[in-house]
Amino acid sequence: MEKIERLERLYPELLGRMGRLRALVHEGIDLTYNQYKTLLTIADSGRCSLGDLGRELEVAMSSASQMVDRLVLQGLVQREQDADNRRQVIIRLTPRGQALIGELRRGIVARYRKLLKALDPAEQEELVTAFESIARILGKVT
Amino acid sequence: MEKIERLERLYPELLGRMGRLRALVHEGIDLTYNQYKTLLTIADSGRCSLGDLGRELEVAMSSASQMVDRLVLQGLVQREQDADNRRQVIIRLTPRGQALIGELRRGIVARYRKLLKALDPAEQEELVTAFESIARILGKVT
DNA sequence: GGCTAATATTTCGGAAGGCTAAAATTTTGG
DNA sequence: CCAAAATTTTAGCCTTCCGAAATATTAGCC
Repeated sequence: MEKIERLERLYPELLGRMGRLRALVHEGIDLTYNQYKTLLTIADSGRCSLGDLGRELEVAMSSASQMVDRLVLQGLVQREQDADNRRQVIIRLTPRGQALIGELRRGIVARYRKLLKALDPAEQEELVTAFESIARILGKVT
Repeated sequence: MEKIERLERLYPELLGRMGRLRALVHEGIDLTYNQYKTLLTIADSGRCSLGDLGRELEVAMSSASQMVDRLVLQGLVQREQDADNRRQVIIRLTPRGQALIGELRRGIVARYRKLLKALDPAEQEELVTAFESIARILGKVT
């Protein structure tokens, strides 16, 4: 079968498998994946506006605003007014949010490690290399 | 950086890129991706029960039932009573559903082809090979 | 045969997350 | 100074998920 047809067949299955791995690795975590990803994004930027966050997460600003609501409710994120431009809101992690994200990441790394131990080293290498290929090549397409 | 830490960094980005490619390829399609995937699953099995569908899609049966509701509403899927076991429901595509899924798949292949034309042939090959590696290796983990 | 388990589905209530459109506020440009 | 632009928030709606309760059918056992 031709390359592209193989891809079309493969893609839904692949998304499923990757989603399952993600779920395994996030198991026991008391945040949805979207909330985790939002927290990560805020952590990476240090401080950001809602507009930044929406762009980064690729959702409408109104969606980002609601997501921040949910995280504020959990005490992980805080809103502040920007003194220079009072239209803007500055979003940053609370100390508790910072502590949590560090802890979660360590746990996630540990769970990846445990899961991949089932594979022999050559396969582990192949897997990570394949991930890196895809990230690099898809970067050119999208 | 160690392999696993690279993976932990990479994974959210990768999911994002793959989701974006999926969105590009499904652009203009008048079904959500979940609805498309459900239709595909039903098409592949020919006929199935709700239990089968839930297992295949990895969602609760109640979710599968609601999804079927939405597809029935669009005239793409039909429910029948199984004469042998009247507790069961047989789900299958309507002729319209069959026609649609064929049409959509052709369109999707065409869109993959168009998008990947931006890459040189070696990269295309690398991409598809990487997808296949991941599907194969993750099959052992999950 | 008749009562009880187990099986298969549907329905209900509730939460997350997404969207658009409209409202509110502040800044900026003419 | 006033209109337009920028930034968020709010409100209303949709899809999707789940678990628990309700319903219907079948299977097993005495």
